[in-house]
Amino acid sequence: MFKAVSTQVSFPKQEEQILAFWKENAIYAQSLRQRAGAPTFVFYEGPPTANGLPHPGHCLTRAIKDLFPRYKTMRGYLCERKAGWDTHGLPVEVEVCKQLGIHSKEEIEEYGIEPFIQKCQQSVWRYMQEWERLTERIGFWIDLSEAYVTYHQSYVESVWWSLKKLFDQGLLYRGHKIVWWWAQGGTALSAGEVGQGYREVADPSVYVKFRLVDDPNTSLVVWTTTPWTLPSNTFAAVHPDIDYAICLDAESDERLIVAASLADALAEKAKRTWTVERTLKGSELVGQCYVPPMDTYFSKFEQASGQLRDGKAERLYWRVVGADFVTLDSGTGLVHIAPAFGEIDYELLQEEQSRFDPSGDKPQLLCAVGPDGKFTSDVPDHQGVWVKDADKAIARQLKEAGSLLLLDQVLHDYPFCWRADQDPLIQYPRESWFIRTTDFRDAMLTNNAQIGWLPENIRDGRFGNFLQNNVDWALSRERYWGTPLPIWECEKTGKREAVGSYEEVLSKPGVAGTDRWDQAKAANPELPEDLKVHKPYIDSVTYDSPFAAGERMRRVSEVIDCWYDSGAMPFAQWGYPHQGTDEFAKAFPADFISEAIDQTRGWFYSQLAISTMLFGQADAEAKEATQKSAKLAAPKPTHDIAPVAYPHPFKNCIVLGLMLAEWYESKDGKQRYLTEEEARTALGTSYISKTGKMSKQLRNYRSPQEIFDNHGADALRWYFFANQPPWSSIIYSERAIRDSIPEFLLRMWNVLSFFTIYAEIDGFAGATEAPGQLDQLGRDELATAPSYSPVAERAELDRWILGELATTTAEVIERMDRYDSFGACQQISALVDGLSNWYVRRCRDRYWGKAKAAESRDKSDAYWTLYEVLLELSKLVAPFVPFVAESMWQTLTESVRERVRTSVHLCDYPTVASQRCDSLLSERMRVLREIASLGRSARMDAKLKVRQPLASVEVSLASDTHMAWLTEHDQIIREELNVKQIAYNAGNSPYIEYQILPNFKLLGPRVGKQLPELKKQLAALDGARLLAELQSQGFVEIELGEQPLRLTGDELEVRLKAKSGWAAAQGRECVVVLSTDLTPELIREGMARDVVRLIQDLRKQRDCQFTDRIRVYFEFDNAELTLAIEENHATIIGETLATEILFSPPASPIDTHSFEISGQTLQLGIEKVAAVASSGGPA
RNA sequence: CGGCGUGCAGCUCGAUGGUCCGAGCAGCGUCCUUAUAAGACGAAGGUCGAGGGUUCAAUUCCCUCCACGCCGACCA
Repeated sequence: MFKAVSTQVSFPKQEEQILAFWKENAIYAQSLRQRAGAPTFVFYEGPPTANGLPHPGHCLTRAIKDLFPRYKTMRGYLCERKAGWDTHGLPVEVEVCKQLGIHSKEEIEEYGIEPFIQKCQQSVWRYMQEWERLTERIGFWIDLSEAYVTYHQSYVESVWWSLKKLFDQGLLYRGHKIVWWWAQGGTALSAGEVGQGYREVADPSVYVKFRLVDDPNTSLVVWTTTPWTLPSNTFAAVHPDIDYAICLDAESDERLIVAASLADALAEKAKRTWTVERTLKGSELVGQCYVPPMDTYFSKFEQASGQLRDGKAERLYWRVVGADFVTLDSGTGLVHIAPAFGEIDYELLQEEQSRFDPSGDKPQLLCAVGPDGKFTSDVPDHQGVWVKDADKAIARQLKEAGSLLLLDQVLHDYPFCWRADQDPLIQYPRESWFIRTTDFRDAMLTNNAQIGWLPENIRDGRFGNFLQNNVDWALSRERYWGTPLPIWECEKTGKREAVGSYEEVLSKPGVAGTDRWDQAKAANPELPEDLKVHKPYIDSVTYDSPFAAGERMRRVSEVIDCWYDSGAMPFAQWGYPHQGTDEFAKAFPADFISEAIDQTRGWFYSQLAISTMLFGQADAEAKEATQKSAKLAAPKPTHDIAPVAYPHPFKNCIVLGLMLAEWYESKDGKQRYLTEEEARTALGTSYISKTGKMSKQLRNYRSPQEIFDNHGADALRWYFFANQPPWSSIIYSERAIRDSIPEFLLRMWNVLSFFTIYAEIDGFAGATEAPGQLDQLGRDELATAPSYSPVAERAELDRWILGELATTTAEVIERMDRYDSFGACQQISALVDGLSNWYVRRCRDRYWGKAKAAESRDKSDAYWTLYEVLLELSKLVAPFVPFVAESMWQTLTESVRERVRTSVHLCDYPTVASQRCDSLLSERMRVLREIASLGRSARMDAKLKVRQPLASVEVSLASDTHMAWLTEHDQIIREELNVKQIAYNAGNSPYIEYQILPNFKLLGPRVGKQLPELKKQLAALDGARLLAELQSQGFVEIELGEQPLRLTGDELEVRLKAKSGWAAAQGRECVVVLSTDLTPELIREGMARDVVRLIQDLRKQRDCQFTDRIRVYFEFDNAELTLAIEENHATIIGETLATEILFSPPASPIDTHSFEISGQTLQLGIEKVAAVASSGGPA
């Protein structure tokens, strides 16, 4: 028994109810419990940063993360989904600073680290709740109550364990890193922050002479826009392969060395006349010593030299060195190297250092600037001056010393602090902790090679590339809210050790300082225990040094990069190895993860790096390769963890594209609107549509909540899944989301609605007939119902749609198993289209038959078929659109609620009823649909509307393969095209021209260059004759060049073309020709159908129920029309549920309407007849 | 500057090297309709980013270039 559901459906409202239903019945928990003991499908949630509100892009991530676990669960796997939150990091600190109205580290320290990190922890919680709301609303099933949280003690201790392991293997070391440094604030800025602060400014552009030691009349010419770095000059770099010119300056009689190709331009710029005396390769300059333009360190280290690895002596500083990065794009082809103030410069220094004997002297970092951005006492002339302020004075000094060739100005982009936009940033060396990831580069590449990336190009493209260029991971941050680096340092000796847990620290001899936490906790019992492993509490904990008697071990002050936190998630989410050993063993590696492409260098990398370093590899070869490439032999690794086979930590990864915003703005860009309607209302036609990055500042996107409220989560999900492959960028367009609803969701819903409307009217019993437990109401259960007839005995259309269902199911499974959600959606869409626009459309009459379903086998079959398709469909779409799928299931199983599973999400995914797949039937139906389509097209051409019956059509087919079948099944076509008779032929029709084309694919390799000629010949020959020949003897012979060429049917393609002058339409395989002769009888029949149509319209206007009876009144004066109505009286009253037709005005005043049929005006009125006992089904 | 990706109808996309560049949406016209916010049919809309090459045949493969996007580097 079914209750009709309306076509007027509010998906958002329905979704809210379903959310409540899921919650009340703990469906998600049940879906997991059901799979206890089943093979697992491991999913990792990449922890969203709980800082800031979720935006539409996050909806996509959450949707796709939901899709595959749901699918796999239905497919029989146990897929636990543990939520997680990334809670540490600078953005959180900034957010809190904003709240407190402070900026710098000094201010934070003034405020107090203790209350500061407490605020950080609270801030994170506030956003988490917003995220949880979004997560639930979009239908993302994940266990939020057991979420891992990166600031939790157990998590922090897992991270500590891993860092200790790396430290003990010598993989964690302290070194310099050149960072973008905000000197006034005393902090480094992340790349993202630096990117925000670029601004075009004018800086000095100086060309400086470096005199050669051997020949003081000859100078290298270098260029710089940062004169303040010159006091720290260490080297001059040239490209070994570039040509350099030694130029004689006519005026000063000195020699200058610049890149040969730049000499003329430079001379002109300096307004000098240079004569090139000689050119030489950069490599010939390498090793030349020069006098730096400013004597900061020169007099001190002029003589300093060291021993190279090969035993030779080499001057430490102020040499020409070769470097590949030198270009001719700007400057002079010679580069001033100040390793303290440039990353590349620093790398060059490191390279130089590695040339020297490790035990002896080597060049050191020369840095004349303090962390405050001011010159140190190394530069007495400018001591205490902010470097950017010293540029002018330095230029003057250079000029006085005769070292300045040219002073100019240059406009370029330079980064400023995004929080204090008057403060330029400088590159500055900071001490930092590093992980020696470069030792694992090859291992990471080997591991990466086995990950299933979607799209595939990520593996060798963006991600592989990034791994190739791996540099050691700069791990530490000089901040407050983060996982503290678990390294304690001896105050006396500076020796260090790492600890792997809080307990381990407590077990150290002479431990002290834990009272700091105890006091804080006593003062504020609300403080979460987790904070005790954070700054500042952990900093107070000290213990006796094992390295020097009587000394204390104190923690280093840094916290770590929060990317390390997230990358440690595979084990840290369980607190491994301090706890959760079993859980970790079961859930490593992940089968599936997905994030947007911005995570390439983020979570994808941090996970792979940490996992590769900690859990090694099974592949011995890769290991060897890694060790070979290792720059420094690490101490023996401790093998307390069994190596894990590649790939890990994730096997498959869908890399999502970025989501773009769409908005409209005025031509001057000042006014911005989120919808076109708004823009049009405000601006008329003078607006432009824009797409681009979503931006908080521009406010160019709307909140996801609006979409949920207006269109629902399913609409959004389906739009994401079905409109493009997940890795291409998606425009978040409200209009596009709205437009995609009728195409699929609504279409499917309308089929459901259609089914329930008639099933209710007809009293179709459905599953209630079946005895006992019905479980998932699959085909086996349905088959136990007495009126369920074997599929093989049902009507062609029934077998067709069930075949399509089976084929689609197979296709969807095949695609989903390949993580091709887009392809799966296309299959589902095509099925729903066929269901709605062909199956239901062609079957409507069967549901309207007079007999009750129980009395008519055909009608009953029609119901059973549609019922079964809808049930299976609800399961098929369940992972994609979980809400509407649930509604469908509930609607379809309402009357057997107690005997089936509570939710569609507790069902198994449909299996393929392969015996129902019928590709031949499918192909035939396709041809049949094409004929129908062509027939309508031909009618259109002939201006014969479909309501006008026609005597006959002739269908010419290119081949007779399906002719017999089509002839047997022409009723569908007759109805569809409203014709009385159909004649099929394949071969000889007076209306058709035959065109024979070569099969290029087959004949290409065979005849090669002669193919165009063959095509020409075939076209010139009589197609009909060739076809006849082909049909009679199986081949045709063509004279091609010298040789006759024998061609078989496979090698030729027959095309049909309607001859002109007929009401015909041609398709690829057939031509449909209409008989346009109309007899008076046919015309009257057409009139009758017009009459039916008019009455039906009126019924609709009067809100008649499908079963209401009516009385019809006509008033007109036309004999032909009268005759038409009389002749077709039975049809008219049957179709319209009329009790009688009266040719007179109604006795009681009812509305009559004026219409026109075939140029005749008539008055028509209808009147509901007092309800008689309903006789059931519609007419 | 480098890496990666994308360029096809107004929009969103698709097309194992094969002769038909296609689908959906939007707009237009006509038709159909007692489930439909639906559907059918049609016309219009494209130098498949540009130029070379390979091939009997290129939107498809290769090269160069251009535009856009992302990521990164650099501005010494």
